[in-house]
Amino acid sequence: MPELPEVETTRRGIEPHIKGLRVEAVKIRNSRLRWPVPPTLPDSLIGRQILEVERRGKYLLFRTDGAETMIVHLGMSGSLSISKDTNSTGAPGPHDHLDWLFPGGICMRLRDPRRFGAVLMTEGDPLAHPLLRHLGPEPLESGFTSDYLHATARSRRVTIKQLIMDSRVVVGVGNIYASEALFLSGIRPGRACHRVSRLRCHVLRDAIVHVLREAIGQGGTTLRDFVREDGRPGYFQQQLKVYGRSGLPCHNCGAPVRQRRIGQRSSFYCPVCQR
DNA sequence: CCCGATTCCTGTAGGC
DNA sequence: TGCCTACAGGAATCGG
Repeated sequence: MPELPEVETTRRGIEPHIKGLRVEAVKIRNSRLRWPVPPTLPDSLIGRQILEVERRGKYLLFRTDGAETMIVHLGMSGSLSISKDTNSTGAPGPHDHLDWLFPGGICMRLRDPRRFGAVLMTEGDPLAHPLLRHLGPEPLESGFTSDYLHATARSRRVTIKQLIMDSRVVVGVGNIYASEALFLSGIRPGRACHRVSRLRCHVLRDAIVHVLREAIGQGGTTLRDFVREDGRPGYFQQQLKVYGRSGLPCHNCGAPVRQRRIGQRSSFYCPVCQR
């Protein structure tokens, strides 16, 4: 389930391999992702140079030397891989939907079993694209302050977990890191967000930043599908305190971790440490 | 605008 | 062993 740390790990893994290279070919084996892959994608990309791979929230932005930018979203089971020559590029599996080919046999491949991902092209400022224009601040940049989080929390009527998973409030926090950050903050996921105090919003902001930074440092979390560009998994799953630990003892107090559905998503918390 | 429910998809796990 | 169902979830979209 790629959240910000997994997408950032992917960005860091991919960029050095393709930066400055020109796209030689694009193979679309299956265009049926979250939205159809535009049939014009190869025409838009072939001959273009990849200048930069950037990230905005959970979106990867491939800047080119043309007017268009490629947007890639990994959905919940997507991963990008790089192989360095034609020999090492294995035969595509049933979920390997797209290949981008570069000089010297370098191949970037999108695998996405559940096909919730997306590959799109946009002209001009990619941040103005309808999918990106309403995104909230980056959690690891200066706009994500505790005052901002507190003000936002006071103006809304959802649970605190739903709030921090709302990409209009802050980007990149999915189900795993929301559960983890709330545990680190001692806040119950089901608490009404407008009832979370200024102080606790401050603690929560710091916890979100901390857990995302730590996870990036570990190459992200691999529970099922996520792998890095070279096929290695992330290691942050070993640090998870509550996510997926229903019934197991809390690392702080030993009480059994509880699982409950909040807003159509399973949430994990310690009934003793989180209030 | 805000919010809850529904929707897309497929691999996996659990029950019988 | 095999069949069936529930579940996993990012986030757009719809209906109230």
